[in-house]
Amino acid sequence: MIPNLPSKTIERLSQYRRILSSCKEQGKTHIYSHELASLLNNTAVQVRRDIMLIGHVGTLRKGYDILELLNRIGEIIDSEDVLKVALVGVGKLGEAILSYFTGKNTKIKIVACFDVDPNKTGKEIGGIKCYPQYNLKEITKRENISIGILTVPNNVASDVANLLIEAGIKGILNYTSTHISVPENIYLEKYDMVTSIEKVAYFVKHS
Amino acid sequence: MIPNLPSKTIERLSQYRRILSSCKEQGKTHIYSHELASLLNNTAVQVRRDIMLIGHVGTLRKGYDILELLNRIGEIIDSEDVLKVALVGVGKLGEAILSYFTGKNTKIKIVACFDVDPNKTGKEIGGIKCYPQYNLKEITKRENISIGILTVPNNVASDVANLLIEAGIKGILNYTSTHISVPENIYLEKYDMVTSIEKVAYFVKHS
DNA sequence: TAGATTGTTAATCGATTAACAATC
DNA sequence: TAGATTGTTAATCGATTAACAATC
Repeated sequence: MIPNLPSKTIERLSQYRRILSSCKEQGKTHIYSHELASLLNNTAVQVRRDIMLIGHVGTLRKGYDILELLNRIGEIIDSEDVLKVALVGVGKLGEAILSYFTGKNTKIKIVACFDVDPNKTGKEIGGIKCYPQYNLKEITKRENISIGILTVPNNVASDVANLLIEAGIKGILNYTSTHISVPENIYLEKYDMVTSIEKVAYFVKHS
Repeated sequence: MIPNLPSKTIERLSQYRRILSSCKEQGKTHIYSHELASLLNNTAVQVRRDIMLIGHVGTLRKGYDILELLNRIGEIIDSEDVLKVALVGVGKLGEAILSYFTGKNTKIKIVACFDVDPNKTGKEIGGIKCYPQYNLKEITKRENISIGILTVPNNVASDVANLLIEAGIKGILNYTSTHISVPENIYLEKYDMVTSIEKVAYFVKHS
């Protein structure tokens, strides 16, 4: 049974999982909430609460069983079948994502990338086949891709997003600084690097 | 006078500014809250509230004066002097940031980047001088750099963060998936790409 | 005036933290 | 037992949204 979880808890589960995996590799079998918390700059209470929300229980003496907890987190955030992802726009950021993400999650797989530059299309980039962008809709549909990552230039972001939506995509991760609008059955996540830097600058200035 | 603003408002001010700039370039002189909202996928009320918080006032007939609003936002989020930034780790992500950010904000300037690879050091990358990483502390101090962007491999993230802190940096933007901990007078912002994708995947699965 | 807009307070919603009972 | 831990509710904090007065 999968409970309805707050957005922030989902983010932390993703982080817990990676920490737990590396603990497991170091041979640890159990972990206390305060240990997990200190590896993540958050509090033991929050860790316990998140773990409570996903319905896992620990033991008073030894804390949480790492293997069990990993499995439970997997049940929650992984999909049963592999979720296919397409990345559009193989500039530097696109390439960085392609090479960085590959292999990080066995249930989420970037299966195609697209670009307009004929020097890129036809090759494999970071191990992923690069297709010409005019085939975007066709291939996305055919491959049943459900998530699109947008790393195209700002001025084409909306058009590309619309193509992805027409092709039946269910979620978009938008790295451009263009704001796109999507129908409400489509999940949209945006990240803007310039805003991040400006935010850091603001709080640096005010401290 | 600069009021104390919520973190989310700061993020939106950064976004408003870019939208407003492009409106200005198109020759618009005034904008209504609902127009600004629809360009950003948020609500007119929130726009008005944010603008209220920074102490700007609009007119009932014409909405907000774009130029005035731009100036006011600048007063709030820009620093008086140029804020210097260093980027450490010139991989693909680092390069993407260097070339993308340059010129986006006149008050925040990436003045140096660092890498361990001798093929990169000594050159300019995206217009920014690349120094050998063993000079990190010395140059950061000398140049009075106040923000560090971390795009190094995970395994050296903590060490590099500590060097930056020793060199007197005031804020860190951490793009690695390593969690670093900093003294509380240092502002830390983290972005993790894998978490973002996993989050999109979760909500796609649950819709 | 009627309609569209801004400005602002109060209510609601969501997320974190405090408090503490239960247990080994 | 004393001390350390988990699990959970209630309180608090922060952010968004609803409601509406004021104005052109």
